[in-house]
Amino acid sequence: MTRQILVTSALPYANGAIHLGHLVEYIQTDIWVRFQKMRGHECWYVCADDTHGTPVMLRAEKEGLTPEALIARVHAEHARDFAGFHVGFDNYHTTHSEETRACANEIYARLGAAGLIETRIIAQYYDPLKQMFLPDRFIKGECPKCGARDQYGDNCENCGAAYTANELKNPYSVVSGAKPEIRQSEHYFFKLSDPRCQTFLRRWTQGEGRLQHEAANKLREWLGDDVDNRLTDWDISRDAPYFGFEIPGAPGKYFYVWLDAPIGYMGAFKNLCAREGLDFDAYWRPDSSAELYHFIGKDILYFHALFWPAELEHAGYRTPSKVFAHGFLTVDGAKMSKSRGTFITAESYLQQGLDPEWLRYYYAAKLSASMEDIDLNLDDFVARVNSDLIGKFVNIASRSAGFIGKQFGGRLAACDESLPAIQAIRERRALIAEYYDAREFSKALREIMALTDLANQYVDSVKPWELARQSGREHELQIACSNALNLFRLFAVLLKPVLPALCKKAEAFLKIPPLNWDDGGTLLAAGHLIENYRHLMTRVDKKQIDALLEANRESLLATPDSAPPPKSAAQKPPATAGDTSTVDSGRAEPTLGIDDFMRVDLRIARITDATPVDGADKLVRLALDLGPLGTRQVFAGIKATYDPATLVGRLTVMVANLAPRKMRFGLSEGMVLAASDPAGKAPGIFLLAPDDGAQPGMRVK
RNA sequence: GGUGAUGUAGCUCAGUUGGUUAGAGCGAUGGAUUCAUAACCCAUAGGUCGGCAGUUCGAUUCUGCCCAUCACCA
Repeated sequence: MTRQILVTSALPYANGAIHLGHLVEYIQTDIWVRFQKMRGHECWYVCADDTHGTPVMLRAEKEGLTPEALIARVHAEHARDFAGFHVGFDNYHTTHSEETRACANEIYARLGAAGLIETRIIAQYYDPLKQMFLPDRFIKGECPKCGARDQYGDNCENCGAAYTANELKNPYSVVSGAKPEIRQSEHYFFKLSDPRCQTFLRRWTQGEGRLQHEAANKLREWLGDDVDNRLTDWDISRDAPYFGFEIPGAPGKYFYVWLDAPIGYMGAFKNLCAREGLDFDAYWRPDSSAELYHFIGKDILYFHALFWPAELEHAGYRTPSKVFAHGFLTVDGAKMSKSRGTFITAESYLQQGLDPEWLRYYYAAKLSASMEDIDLNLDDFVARVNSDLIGKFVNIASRSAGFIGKQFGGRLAACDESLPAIQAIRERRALIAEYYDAREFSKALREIMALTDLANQYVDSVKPWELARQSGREHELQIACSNALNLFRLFAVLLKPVLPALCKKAEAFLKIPPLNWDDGGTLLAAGHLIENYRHLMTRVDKKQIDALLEANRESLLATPDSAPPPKSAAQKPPATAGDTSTVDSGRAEPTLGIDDFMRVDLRIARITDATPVDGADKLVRLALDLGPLGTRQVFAGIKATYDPATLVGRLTVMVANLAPRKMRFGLSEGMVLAASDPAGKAPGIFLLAPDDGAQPGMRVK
């Protein structure tokens, strides 16, 4: 039965280049879509640039462009990069489209009619010079804890403290440098806390097969127990000036970018429907029999498994059939790093002349249905691509085609169907298809590569090069090589979702129409004519990888201005859609000098209260008196060794300037010092205590 | 600290519903071969299956604790 399937990948933000981290998702989705299409299903793959929000607005201004001009340029860049990696969208649209606007308005209106939209006045920083409200990431100031300058409004990069923008000392606007002021503004909220949303989401997120197990667990954590109501209402509006869609009936108010981003899936599809004559409603009405799948990074699960289905459900649309979340990409076991050159853009990869299908193959060889991170190990990449693609797959054609061309005018003999390798492929085809369908690409490729070994062993066993030297054995030679080329064709069928361009070349070489999955059950007829063989794929040279890293290595002295603006927790949380990698600065760990040590503010503290913490096995909540420095609350993992009651009154040592940390049970404002066996062999944990005479608040050094 | 996940050969990963000698590919070593952009074929070496304890006749597989790494804590 032909299935109707609509597939999406997360929308990349129109404010930065596509890099290897993004590509994990688009390649994963593309392989899956190509597989479904090869199976004969009606499968549509849509995506779009995510174009709205403050970062795009400000970036355009900085470049002296209109936002429309900026997003048009970025759209072209993104489309070029995706095409370069053979990501075959049926439509690559933009959220800044009339289709998306219409869908957003419709959803908003229906949610309003359902009583799920409400307004509320909130206080927010405002830039008086620029005359705009500022997201947290556009405010900088001195860290309230350690005093470090030029820290963002949400957390300190120096000491790691988390705080709200209001706590920053001497705040200033990143946009204008002006001192921001607090202003009130009316915002629109989607009432996620409404019991209808809670009830629906509890049911929906635990639906069989809807989410991966890990994801379902995570959602259960976010939703809390049945009696809890952990979901809070979602602020879906932003004030002008803002690049986005103005909210109908609310002049000066715009939809928050994260509201219209997923709606962009609908908009992109609606646009495709107009072009292809498809019935939009057949895919989106509540009782639709079509399937809807979203491929996303695990970082945006919150939006796709909570906000989005709740919106759709209560606006009278169908909800996603399944959401497929994948992990992040690391390169050589570490976060992508600009200083190491492992922050590799799609563009530079292609410009350096690397074959996009090497990466497609490598990712496929690593991808599974789980949310686990995958590692691009560069040495492994070279070894695997060369060994599997050239040494095993391409080699089958390469080592047999010459004989057919030279000695038989390109004409094949009948293939021997009883060949063990062909039998093995026939037996395994269904299993390999299951693996593709279940997104277990690594398992599929493992099976396929084991089969290519059989093919090479076959060629080795019949020794065509010896047959070629013996007159009278021409027919045997022709059969042997025809068998090998038939095997090659069958592998092309199996690998085509992963390697569309290589397989297209193989089709041209074999002079056959585009392969579909069912072609794996047939063989080329006797007398079939093929083209002369020209090599299909070259090997990766490690030097190319080195050059690629060099091209992407960014000097530490490079001005941060030239880097794309940071992903904004407030503006576009928790990360740009589809940006499924993380980046670190690559800074080396500095050695510890006396100055560094002196930054640790150790103080004598008197424990004035100690109580066990409900719900934590090891934690004790301590109230500490620091004399002139006041009192602190600290959570310490010492319950196994100390009865809280015996701690009250005694003196100990604490780190007084440790960044406060918000825990589930409250704020922990420091750390008490205690000794324990680092190997964990000797039991116990031992609080430090000063000699007699020490007073609370005394500095320890 | 809580929650979730991960930890198996030099590298990348399978696997074990608990049961005799734990697997693959790559890499290494040796051999064979020369059709194939030195690819391919055969063979060998390499692992106390993160650590400790428990359950069991038997645990890498189950349970608990610990360690390390990662993510999330709205």
